Amino acid sequence: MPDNLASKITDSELEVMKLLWRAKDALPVTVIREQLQESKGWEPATIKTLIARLVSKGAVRQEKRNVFYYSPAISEKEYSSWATKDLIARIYNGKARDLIASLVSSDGLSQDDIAELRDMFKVEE
Amino acid sequence: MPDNLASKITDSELEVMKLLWRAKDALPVTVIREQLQESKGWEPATIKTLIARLVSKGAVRQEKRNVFYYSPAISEKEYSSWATKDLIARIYNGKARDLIASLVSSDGLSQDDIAELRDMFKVEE
DNA sequence: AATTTCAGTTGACAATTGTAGTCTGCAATG
DNA sequence: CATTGCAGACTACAATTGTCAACTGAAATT
Repeated sequence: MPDNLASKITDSELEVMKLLWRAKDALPVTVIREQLQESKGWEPATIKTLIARLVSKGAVRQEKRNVFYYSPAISEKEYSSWATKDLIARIYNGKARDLIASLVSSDGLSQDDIAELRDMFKVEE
Repeated sequence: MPDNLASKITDSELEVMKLLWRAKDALPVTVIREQLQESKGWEPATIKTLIARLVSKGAVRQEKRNVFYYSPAISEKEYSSWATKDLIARIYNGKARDLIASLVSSDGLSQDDIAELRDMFKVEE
């Protein structure tokens, strides 16, 4: 995990992070609750637990106003790039190109994706 | 997970899978034990538990001889391509190209990797 | 045949995760 | 200002995971 993180973000916690990443500003529990209750069907208690765990893991920051406002302590980019490197380390023996080769050979990429990647690597350098 | 799998392979279990994937043939516990005890420092009991869990998850097959011989029930390719797609679904909103873009922009790829990928996409199609 | 050694099975136990209830005190509202 | 609602803290509890020990019966060794 990004070394600012004590331990890894779990699947449920990730849903909270996604919401916070989408928000431009810090959010109070009220707002987080509304959205996740709606989208995930979670009880308020569940949501509060997840937030608390994220705070204690250092993945979410809280600022005290009338009530706490929560915002991500790590960015989505940081996290996803960490998660990707972690995957590569764990199952592709650290070789990023093997991941891509796997994607290519397992139909993980659409023709569109491939076209775009060809461009990407063309412009690149 | 590959739908032949009941639930996901955990980190420790993955070490066992890797060993089985490397082996061309089915292996008895003796051999598995020797290697993992050596490489991971695990007690025999731990290794036996992991194998048993993998069998019950359907990730490892056993054939009865004098003693059971174990072999992967899912291939490394199947697994890694599933894990990759799962990552893409979970953190890249299902967009494979976003994963690659993230790799590119976060120095996840060496110059060599990039050169190779350029070739890969050139020949491709 | 008696003894030793394990494979295989079962149980165990702490930490983590998914999910949720309860309690307490402040803040908004009537 | 009394009342209510909910944030925040604490507790809970089953399932999963990481590690391992104990037991049992069969195979190998003496």
